[in-house]
Amino acid sequence: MILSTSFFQQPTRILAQSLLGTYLVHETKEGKTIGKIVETEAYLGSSDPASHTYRGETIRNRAMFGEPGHAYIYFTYGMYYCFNITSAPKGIGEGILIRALEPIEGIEIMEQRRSARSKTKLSPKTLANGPAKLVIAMGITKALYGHKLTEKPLYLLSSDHFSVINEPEIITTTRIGISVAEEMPLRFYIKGNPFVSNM
DNA sequence: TGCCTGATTGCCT
DNA sequence: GGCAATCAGGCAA
Repeated sequence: MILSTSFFQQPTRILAQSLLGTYLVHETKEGKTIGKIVETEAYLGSSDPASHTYRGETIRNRAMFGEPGHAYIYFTYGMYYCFNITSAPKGIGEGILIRALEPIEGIEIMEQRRSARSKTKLSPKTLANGPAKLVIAMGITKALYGHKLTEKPLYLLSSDHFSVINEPEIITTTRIGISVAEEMPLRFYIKGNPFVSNM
């Protein structure tokens, strides 16, 4: 089932965990790619110095202040994009960074997209085990900035679409790659899943 | 395996 | 002008 608007209307920290085990789908002319979300990080608003929204709304972060369940995509380190799902009601700038996917469908397409930009030998494990890697593997571009994630071509499927057994044990840790608010426990991943980053 | 660094551009101070 | 919610490749052990 396609996740609907109400799914995204959960508090950000809860939503970050609810997203684990759901499926991100992108339909392009190259074909359909699907990845299971196995790792997320929550970014809060004015209470979170590590969040892009900490100092208020700007052109760059405006999607985070919009309705929940939309795409917030940002450019970083001069060459990479990262994908977030907006959270919290309109006017509150919160979101969830998708940090890793387990490739499910369209794996050959993902390999083509990734190998075009990396000489390293790719395996299913390294195809989407990082926020910038999964953006490349899924073919997500800046054109999808602000896209409503309950609609094609980019949307989410509930976790029981592929598997009835779904009781992931969730591990909570601190976030990766930030230099402020490093102690906040806002990173979540599925215990033991080999597609999580940094493993 | 693990640490260190260069790449490369746009945003914010 | 500094630095970023990263990644790949190189080198040491």
